[in-house]
Amino acid sequence: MKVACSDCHLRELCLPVGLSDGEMQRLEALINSKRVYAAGDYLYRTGDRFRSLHAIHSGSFKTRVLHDDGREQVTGFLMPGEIIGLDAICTEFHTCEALAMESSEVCELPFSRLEELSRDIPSLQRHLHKIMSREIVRDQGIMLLLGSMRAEERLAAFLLNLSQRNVAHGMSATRLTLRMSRLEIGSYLGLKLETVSRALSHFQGDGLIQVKARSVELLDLARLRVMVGKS
Amino acid sequence: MKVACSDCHLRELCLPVGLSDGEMQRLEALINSKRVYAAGDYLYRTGDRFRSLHAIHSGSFKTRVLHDDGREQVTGFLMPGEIIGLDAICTEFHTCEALAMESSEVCELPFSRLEELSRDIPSLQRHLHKIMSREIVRDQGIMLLLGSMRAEERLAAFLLNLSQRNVAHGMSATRLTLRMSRLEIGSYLGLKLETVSRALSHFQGDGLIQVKARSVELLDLARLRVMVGKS
DNA sequence: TGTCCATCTTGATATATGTCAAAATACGCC
DNA sequence: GGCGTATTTTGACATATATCAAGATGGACA
Repeated sequence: MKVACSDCHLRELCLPVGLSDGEMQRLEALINSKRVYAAGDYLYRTGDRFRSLHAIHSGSFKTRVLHDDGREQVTGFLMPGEIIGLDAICTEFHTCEALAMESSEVCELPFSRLEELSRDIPSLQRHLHKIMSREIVRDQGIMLLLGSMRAEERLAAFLLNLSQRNVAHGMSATRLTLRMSRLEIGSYLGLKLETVSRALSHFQGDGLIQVKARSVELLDLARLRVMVGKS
Repeated sequence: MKVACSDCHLRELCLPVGLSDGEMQRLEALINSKRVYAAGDYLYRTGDRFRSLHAIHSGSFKTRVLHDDGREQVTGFLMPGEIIGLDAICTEFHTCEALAMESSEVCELPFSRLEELSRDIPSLQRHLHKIMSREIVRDQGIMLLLGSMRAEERLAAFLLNLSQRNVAHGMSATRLTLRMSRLEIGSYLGLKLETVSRALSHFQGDGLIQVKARSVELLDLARLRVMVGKS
């Protein structure tokens, strides 16, 4: 049976599409069974040949691009239900690298078979396009953040984004567990780790949040939103 | 005859795909004829309903996202042969706005018909995916630039990018005509216009470039590349 | 051709964030 | 449970870039 992974793709690939039972089965048939990655394991590296997209089933990954001189830029933190690897379709080689931030499970989606299937199933085709477009919109949001927001605004936006995605996974809007270090947050937000740390402390001093190592409680969502929207 | 726009999409949509004559004709049939936009005209605005992608035939556009408080972030400068509007597939509403920077011609590509056709023509399907993926890669490059490069590195990267695209259009690698103001460059690069101006002056003082208003000559491509790669 | 307005340059100064350094805290491992 | 290492916090200081303010330049248009 190839239904090993039947719930891994549900969130992202099936549920929103409204496929018939038969179509569902064809999609499931395409999906290779889950693979487990330990914290620090690479899902792929820059320059790796592209064959498959991956749907995160559990755990979390970060993606990053590396500069020649060693500088790195974290380009995303990925959570369950999200699709990873879209950057590589363009050249058939990965242009960034993805690594697990904790023990994680992933489903492999061979891309050429996904393309075949989406030729037969228009709603799947449309959904695939939407996933790619959503990634473009997400990236543009980060460009806005990096290009025109100040340190504390960026951090507020980051916390609210985590909160939102927590909610999307049926978890608390206010209790966050950071899976990443201050250094990684800084890289993602274009800040130094000390700046991230100071901003968190400042937020705490203002009663906006409660920080305890990597668990953060958002005490005043409304004010955080004001910071991001129109500060 | 619906071949009004037969060369507009060639660069981006047909040439690289290797379609048969018949497939070509079907693609051409789909394309609405060219429309002209004057400098400052909107191709679309944030919130507009999405129906079509657009292929730029001549001229140039900028895209930008607006913040609630009026801040803007320029997210791209688009040249002939490039496809605009991919952000809107995701929600069926545009999440940014696009406006002409000079008098420009554009071909409309109704998206649902493009999807239909790409179900029939696998190489077109693949090409559409590549275009979307390329946009994701481009955006990640800008994230790297905004998140981890300094002002002069950003500007060098910007100039080299323009140079490259000039070459792709059969134009000079070293003689650039900027279509955008220092203010717009600054917005794109996450800098203030004064910083852009100073950096240009500094480059000129160093013998890297020759600036005269909006025409720039790149005098030392190699050193510009070093700045971006491993400064 | 000359005037006007937008754009651009340049200088002086302010400020946000980076850098360097040390101490404090948290966490994995024995 | 305690030790050692990695991470985080905090402080003092440095610096890149922003801000404010004149002028200078260039292009559109009469």
